[in-house]
Amino acid sequence: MARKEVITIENILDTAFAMTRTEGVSNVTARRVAAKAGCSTQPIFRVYRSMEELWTAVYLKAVDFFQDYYSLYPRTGKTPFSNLGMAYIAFAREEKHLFELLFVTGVEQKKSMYELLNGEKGNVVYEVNRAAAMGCPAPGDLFMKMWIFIHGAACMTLTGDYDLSDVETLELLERSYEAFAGEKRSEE
Amino acid sequence: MARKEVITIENILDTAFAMTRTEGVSNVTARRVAAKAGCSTQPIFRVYRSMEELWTAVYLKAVDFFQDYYSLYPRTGKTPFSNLGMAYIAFAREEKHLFELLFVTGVEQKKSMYELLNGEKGNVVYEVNRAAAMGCPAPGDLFMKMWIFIHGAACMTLTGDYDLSDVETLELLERSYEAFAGEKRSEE
DNA sequence: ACACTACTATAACACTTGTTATTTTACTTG
DNA sequence: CAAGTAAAATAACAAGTGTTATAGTAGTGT
Repeated sequence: MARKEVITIENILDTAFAMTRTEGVSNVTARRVAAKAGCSTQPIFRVYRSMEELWTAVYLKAVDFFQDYYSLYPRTGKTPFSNLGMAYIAFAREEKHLFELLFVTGVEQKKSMYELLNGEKGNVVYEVNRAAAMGCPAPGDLFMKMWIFIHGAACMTLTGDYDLSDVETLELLERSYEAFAGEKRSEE
Repeated sequence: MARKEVITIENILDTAFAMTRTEGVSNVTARRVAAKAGCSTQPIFRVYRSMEELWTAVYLKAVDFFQDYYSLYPRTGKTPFSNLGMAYIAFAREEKHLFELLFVTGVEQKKSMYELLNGEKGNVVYEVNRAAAMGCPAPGDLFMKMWIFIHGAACMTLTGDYDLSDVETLELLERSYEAFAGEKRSEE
């Protein structure tokens, strides 16, 4: 009945998301996406009502991307919240622009930091329960402290003020947990 | 010999800085500064070679502003780094846009976080020495941990994920210091 | 008082943005 | 194959950006 569609909504979104990863969402403009996707700006406004709508779609894709990233991250830490922290800090290092979009750019925050972190699987709840099972008297309070710490390290990677290796980071996170949990450490 | 200048460099810079405080540096455009200062864009380009130069001047003024803010902040904390943390977190809360410019926007970072924090008076060095005098075995390491923690809390205020009161924050910082310093706390 | 000149305002240039009107293209259907 | 139609390309609009050319203005020195 008519011409066949050649530029799909996936083409547009994938292109915009890839651009966000490499150059940040602020560089995702109609003409630049079109150029990258090898078409004019018209197909964009056929599948999305406005650029705002595309940016929202990119944000939601970034949310899923982070969930997958966290799910697939290896769990080498023993103390609660250490794996959460390792994945989060690695994500900030490896995906600076996505991290910024999800956890730093506060203006049009669609989801709270806790929602993003907890995810659909209840990541945070799982860790908190684990801490409780290990005998932690105030696991919620401990999560808050650990989370502030983890978020601080992650944000510092953006500005180049944090450059510890993964091994060092894991060590740091586990010792911090112990410190917050109130265990006394021998000064070996 | 000629006409008298009516728009001074202070007028321009003060206007641009005030705008940065209230709406962020990204809204400091030539025309908007001119409108706010009650003149055309021409005086701006007489005293500054380009907008880039004005933005740099705003950044440097923000550096001084933070130094003054820190100097004038009341010192109610007893443990090392607690006053540093209180001032820093309060600054993030009260001056979101300046905090973002100085400590979050990493791209064109002129000064490192440590430089900004230590200042001309050696704020950090002072606190580290204090920790050492109090018998802390690794004051540098402790500073790093405390700083990650403090920075995390400050960054969370930007996204609305941290909303503890000053009293609660002071308590949090002092307990964190004790935890990192290795003191065992009784579970009263 | 007049001429000179530095400062300011107006207007324009070149560019980028989101968005939309118009035209061309290519496929499906009768 | 011809007609119709939806998709894509081209081009334009209106607004905003930094920056600069031009014109006007107000004060100073002779």
